[in-house]
This record gives sequence, structure tokens and C-alpha cells, in this order.
Amino acid sequence: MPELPEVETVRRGLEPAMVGARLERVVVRRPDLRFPFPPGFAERLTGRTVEALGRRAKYLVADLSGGDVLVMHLGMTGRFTVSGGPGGTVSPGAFHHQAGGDAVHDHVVFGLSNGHAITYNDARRFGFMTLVPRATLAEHPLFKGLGIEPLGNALDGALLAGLFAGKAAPLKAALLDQRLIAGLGNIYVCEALHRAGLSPKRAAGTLATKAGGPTAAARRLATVIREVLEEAVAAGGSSLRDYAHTDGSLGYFQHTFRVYDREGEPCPTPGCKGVVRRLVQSGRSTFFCGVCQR
DNA sequence: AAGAACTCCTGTTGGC
DNA sequence: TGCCAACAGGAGTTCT
Repeated sequence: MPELPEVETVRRGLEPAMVGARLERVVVRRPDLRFPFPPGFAERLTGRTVEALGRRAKYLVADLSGGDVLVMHLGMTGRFTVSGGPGGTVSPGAFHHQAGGDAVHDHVVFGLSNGHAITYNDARRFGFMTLVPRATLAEHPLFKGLGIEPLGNALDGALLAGLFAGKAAPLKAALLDQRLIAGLGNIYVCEALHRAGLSPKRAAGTLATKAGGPTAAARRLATVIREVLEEAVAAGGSSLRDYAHTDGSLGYFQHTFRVYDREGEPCPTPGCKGVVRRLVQSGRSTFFCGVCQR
């Protein structure tokens, strides 16, 4: 799925179209995405006003009048497109299902009181939406176990060392674990590890000292995680196969990848004579330089 | 209990 | 050109 920078970019695209508007019409074209929609999903949304649109980890969280929260996850291929609006024209396909092409994956459409239509398209249907009472959101199974926000103030070397102390799992797996840090995915983990000069295979626990404090590596990693995410947000995320902004434009951070999807290319670290290699860790690709990442 | 493997689904890509 | 295998940014569930 889109990782944190992509979800944040989508949030920023949806916010001006959604917040303050009432959901006048909700079209749901199939009973499920990754999970079934909750009972009465469209009916429970209709008539509600979107009071705020936030993000937690890779989830979009829309606060609705009446006390419920609409939780949305983009999975791997989920995409929101905004059309219409004051003085604009709603794309013809929004409320009339198109028979062919990409539009067969237009699964949900929100018609808003300000004239905007927001279409959710998701070919692989790894995304999902659900409704949760706001008061119980923190206790919801999807949210209860989530780790810290990597762009929040809490993330530093000491916190990282605390999270990783005693862990035998490789750094790659530990960074992907949403229960520790929430929002990183395959791309930004690969990029952060390269920037920090740390091997994805190294045991996570080696970033803590015997006393549980941060090593220099832990401090470095905390710094570059923040750095790579901030740069990616500023670039509007990374567009590979499936990701686009809510207006259809693309992010451009993929042009700054140092290792991701660059197998066989020379390592970009100044002075390093290594070559970017690919290895599979827990079933997914890791890109790294075996020379400068130790 | 931690860590790894498997699973959901469809579209694209690269090799022959 | 066609065919087929490998692969894709996630994460809940199930295994060892």
C-alpha cells in the first residue's frame, strides 16, 4: 500500500474536499473489499458531516457528526479521486458504473453537499473501510496495538533502542512491524536503512546497549527515518505502479530512491564501491548495499 | 512468545 | 505475438 507519506498526501488532497461537507449520497458497489463493509454502511454514513480528516499510521480517519469515525485503509492499490466541487463537474463515471477498464474497480463513491464526488478505486481490494464509534477507536483491534508515529516527537535513538532491545528479528522486519513504529513500509524501510548505513539483516537488538540505551546506530537510524519520511511527504509520496494523488497527479519521491528497485546499480553512497543487491526477507524484497550497510 | 510463512486479489512485467 | 511465472507499496491469521 501506500506508506505513510502517500497516505498523508492523500489526506491532504481529500481534506479540502471533504471537511465541512455532508455525505449526501454513498454508493457501495460490492459487499466487501478486504473485509465486508459493516452492516448498513452506506445508510449510516448518509447525512453525516465530515468534521475532520486525520491520519494514524497508514489509516485515514474521518470524524463524522454523530460520533462515528470512518476508518479507511488503502491496502496496496487503493486510490481516491476527487472530482466536481463548487463550479466543477463531477466526472461522468462517478455515479454511473462504467462497464470496462479501470472503472470496474470503482467500489465506493461519496457524493458530498459541496458538489464533490470522491471515488475509491482498488484493483486488488486489499484496502478496506469501516465505521467505529469515536469513543472506542483507541481500543479497536486495528488501532490498539499500533506503535508510535515516526514523524511525532517521540521518535529518537533512545526510543528506538527501547523498542528494539532484546529483539533477534532483523532490522528490516522490526521496522516493518506496525506494533513498534506505525507507518513505515517496504520502500521507506529500505531507504532508511541505506541512509543509516545499517544492514537489513542485522538483529534489531544490536541497536541497544547492554543497559538498554541507544547506540550511535540507533540515533542515526531515528534521524534518517524522520528525514526520509519528511522528504517523501514534501515530494507528494512515491508513485510506482498504483499510487496517485487525489487529483490524478503523481508523487515524485521515487526519483530519489537510493536503493529501492535499483538492484544491480552502483551504490549511491559517496566513495562506496558496492552494488545494490536484492534479497528476500519474510517474503518481500529488500534492497541494500552489502558494502556500506553493516 | 516471537518470528516467519501464508493468505487475500488482480494487474503488470519480464523472459522465453 | 502469446504464454507463464514472478512480483507488487500491507497486514491479519496461522504455523513453528
